[in-house]
Amino acid sequence: MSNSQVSKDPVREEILSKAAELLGRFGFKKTTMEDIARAIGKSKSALYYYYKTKEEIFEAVVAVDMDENRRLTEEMMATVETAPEKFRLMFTTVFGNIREKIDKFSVFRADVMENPALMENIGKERDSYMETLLHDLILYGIKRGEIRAMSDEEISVWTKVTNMTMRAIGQRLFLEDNFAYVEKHLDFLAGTFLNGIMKK
Amino acid sequence: MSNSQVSKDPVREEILSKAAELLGRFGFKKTTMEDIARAIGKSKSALYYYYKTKEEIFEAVVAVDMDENRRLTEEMMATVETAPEKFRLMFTTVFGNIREKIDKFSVFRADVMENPALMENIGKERDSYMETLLHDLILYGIKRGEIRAMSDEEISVWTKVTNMTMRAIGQRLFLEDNFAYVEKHLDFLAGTFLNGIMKK
DNA sequence: TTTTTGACCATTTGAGTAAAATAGTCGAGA
DNA sequence: TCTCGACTATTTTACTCAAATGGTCAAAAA
Repeated sequence: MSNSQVSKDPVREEILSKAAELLGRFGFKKTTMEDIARAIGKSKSALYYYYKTKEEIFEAVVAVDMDENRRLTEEMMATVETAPEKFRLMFTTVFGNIREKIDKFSVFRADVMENPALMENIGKERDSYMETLLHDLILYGIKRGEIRAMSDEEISVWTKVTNMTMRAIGQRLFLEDNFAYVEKHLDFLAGTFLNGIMKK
Repeated sequence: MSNSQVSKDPVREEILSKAAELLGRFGFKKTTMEDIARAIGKSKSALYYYYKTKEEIFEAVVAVDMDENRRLTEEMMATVETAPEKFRLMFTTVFGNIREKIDKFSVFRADVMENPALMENIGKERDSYMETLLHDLILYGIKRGEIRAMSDEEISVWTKVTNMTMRAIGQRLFLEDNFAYVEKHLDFLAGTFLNGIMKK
């Protein structure tokens, strides 16, 4: 689910690979379709055979990164058994990934600032994925008797707010450097978040 | 503490009152110092006798509103005894206030978008106030034996993240209307946040 | 002393213009 | 199925000029 269908098409892969390089270097605005086309030795029009718009290429590039993060996160979560442990690992892994991606995506800051719509689709996609992950995790924990029973609506709200909080923390990690000390306490935070819904 | 010293100066009060009206109607950018000055029957230069910059006037106007919110919040918190009850009331009261202020401040959205620095001072002020409030509340709860003992650093992190989360929720309430249902569950949320640090 | 003012300055903003760049389309053809 | 060059419609850029605006200051008024 939600993989960025790069697979099995060498041209698409080449486009995405070069696009990632150029976008990463010059940002969205300063990278033209011409640039990308030239870089793979094709004409601009050819790109439009594979991708409908420039935004679509951008989103595909980011999706590759997101898939990588997801793989990593789920891989980590699979190494432990209980819901609390999984939650803690998810919490810390997600932020670990963010730290790595800060440099890579700092070029887009200006682009996103003046065109918030750029990240809208990606953001929604990410939200829905994270919420699903959290949702499933809670159900899993309830089934195992580690998390207290909650109504569907409560689960949904907790899920949304927890995701929101993680995003807020992520943004801080992204923007402010003095928030490094939050990083040291991710485990403590995951704990308090989880305690709130643990079985007594 | 942190009152906006409007008191005892009728001219400053008049400036702020008219400025609030104009700023609320036209926003920051479209309200000129001339406009404000004319509205109170003085020359533009006179404003600079009372306030150093246009931003200072803006901040003072917002500060009046913040003071009102603070008074209300602390008033509500004073009506109950225990730390958990105080926290719940703080949580719900703060968001109740936000709901009311949405219309009032929607004019500034464009201004803040293209000039984030406008809200920087105000935001920092607000953060530090909220964090102090939360900090004191935790100490109070620990003293009463309702909240489990925590290190200073843990308290500080919990405080920052809780404030961050409240701000994130507030922003959602501000921007998105479909988040109305979060409002219905504020009490549940306050509960889960608090459970995380309650004494077992 | 405290408050207010108009003249003044330095910068920013707004409207307008023309040329260049760019995203996206299309029919022809490999 | 895939690629291309020519083409179009729209944006962007660089530029100019006049008006507007935030802020200063010395002098006057209260």
